[in-house]
Amino acid sequence: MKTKYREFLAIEITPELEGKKVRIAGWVHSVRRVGKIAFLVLRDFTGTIQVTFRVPRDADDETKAKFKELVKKVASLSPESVVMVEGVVRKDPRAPRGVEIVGENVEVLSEAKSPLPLDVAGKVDAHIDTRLAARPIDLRRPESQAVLRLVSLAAKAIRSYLYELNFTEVFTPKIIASGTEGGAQLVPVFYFGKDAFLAQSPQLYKELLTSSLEYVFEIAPAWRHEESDTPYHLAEFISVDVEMAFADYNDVMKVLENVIKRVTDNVRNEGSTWLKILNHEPPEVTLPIPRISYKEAWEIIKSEGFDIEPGEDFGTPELRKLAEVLEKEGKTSGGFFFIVDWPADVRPFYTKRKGKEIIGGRELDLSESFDLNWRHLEISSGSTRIHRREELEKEMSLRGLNPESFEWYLKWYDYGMPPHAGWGMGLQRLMVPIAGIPNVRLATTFPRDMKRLVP
RNA sequence: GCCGCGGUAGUAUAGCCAGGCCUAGUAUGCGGGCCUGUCGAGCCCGUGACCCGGGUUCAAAUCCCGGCCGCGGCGCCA
Repeated sequence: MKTKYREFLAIEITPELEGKKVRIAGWVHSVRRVGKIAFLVLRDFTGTIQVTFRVPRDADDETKAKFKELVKKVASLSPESVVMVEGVVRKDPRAPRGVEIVGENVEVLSEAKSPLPLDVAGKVDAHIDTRLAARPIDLRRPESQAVLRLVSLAAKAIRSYLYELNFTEVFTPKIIASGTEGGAQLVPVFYFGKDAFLAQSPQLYKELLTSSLEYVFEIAPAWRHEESDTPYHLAEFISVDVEMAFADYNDVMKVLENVIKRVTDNVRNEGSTWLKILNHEPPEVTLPIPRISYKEAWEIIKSEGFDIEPGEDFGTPELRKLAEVLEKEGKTSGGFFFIVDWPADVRPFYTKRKGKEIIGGRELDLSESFDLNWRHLEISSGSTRIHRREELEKEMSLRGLNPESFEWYLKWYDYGMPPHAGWGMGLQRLMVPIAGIPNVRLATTFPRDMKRLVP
C-alpha cells in the first residue's frame, strides 16, 4: 500500500523496476562505507534493501559536491534511525539481492540514539531478560519478529477452521465478580468501588453461550496470579477457548486435533519465510492424535519407578518420562498425545463424571476429560461439562465452593441448558512446538509475568 | 515458595576454583582515519565495565556474610 512516506516496501523492490525512481522508508539496518561509496541497508517489516550512495564520475563539480555531502551524511547515520530514501532502482549483480536503489536523497525522520540497548543487526545474541527489557527494539530483530508472525498465522488458522465449522467468535467479559474455578489465584481490580477480578478463564460465560449461539469460541487474554515462575507460565496469557452444544469430550477432541493439524499445516505453508529465519520445522501431525487413558499413563509412570498414588495428578518429571516412553513407542503424533479419562477429583467442578475404575488397586471416580500434551507440556485441557444444576451444585460443594456465590451462573441451568463440551488452550504454549521457542514469553508481544509489568 | 547456577563496558563473554603477573583480555558496538562494490567488509588509532553493602587480608573482580536482580529445575497451573 502506497502511503505518504513510501511507494514501495523493501520486498517489492525487484529487478523489474529497473530505472524507476522510488521512495521508500524504514530503519537503518546497517551502514557500510567503502571509500567514496556508502551502502545503506534499509529495513522494513518485509525485509531489507540496499541503497547505494556514490559520487557520479561524469558529473559537474556542483553535482559531485552535492553527492559527496550525501555520502558523508549517509555514512554518519546511526543504526535504527528512521529514514525516507529516494533513488532509482538498479539491477546489479553486485547487490545482495541482485537489485538495489541508487540513492539520491535521504531524509531522517527520527534519529536513533547510540548505543542501542541490544544489537538489532544480530551479531551478538542477547539474553532473554535483556531482550524483554528492550522488547520494542528486540522485535526489530528478524528472529523475534518471526515468532510473532507465526503466532499470527496460528491464530488465523484456528479462526478460519472454526468459522468453517460454523462457530461464532465471541467476546466475554474480562472483569468478573468471582472466580470460576478453584486453585488459580485471581488478579484483583477495583470496579466502581467494588472488588472485582480479572477473568482467569471465560469458562462459565462460554458455557452459558452454548444455550444460544451453540458453537462458540474466543481468543482472548486470561489472568492468573500464580506463583509459577517457569518458561511456560505467564500472569497474562492468550487463551483459545472452544465450547460446543450437543457434543461430548470425544467430539471436541476431534475439533481440537483438527485445529492442531490446521495450525501446523498452515504455519508450514504460509510461514516458510519465518520458519526459515528460525531454522525450525513444526511437528508433522497425522490424525488422529493418539489417546492414552489416565490409567495407562499412570501405569507407565508407576512402572518407570515413580512414587505416585492412584488418582494423583502428574508432575513435570512424570510427564517428561511419560512423553519419552510414548514417543519411543511411536504413540504420539509429532510429540502430541491426549491423556483422557482423568480422575474426577483432580478436575474442575463442571467436569462430567464417567463411572468408576480400578487403578493401582484403588477404585477411582473418573471423568469425561482430557489433556492435550506436547511432550511434557500441557497445551490444552477440556471435558464434557455437566449440564444439570443439581450435579453442578453437588460438585461445587465437594470442592468447597459455595453454590450461592455462583447463582448468577447456575440459575440459567433451570431454563434449558444443552449438553455441551469444550476446551481451553494456551496459545503461547502451542507456539513452543510450532515456532520452536524455549519460552512462552517469546510468543508474547509484551509478556506479563511475576516480575514484569513494563514494558 | 523451595533447590541449583549466575551478576564483569550498550550487548555478549574471558578472568574467579588455586587473591598479587588485572594498568581487567576478546568479540560486537561507538568516535576518528585509509579504501569507488561492501554484503558478519578489512586494516590502523581511540572509547567504554568488575550489581549493592559489610567483612577477611599487606593486597579482593577473585575468599566470607547480607541484600537486590536474573536464569534454570521443582511445586502449582494453560
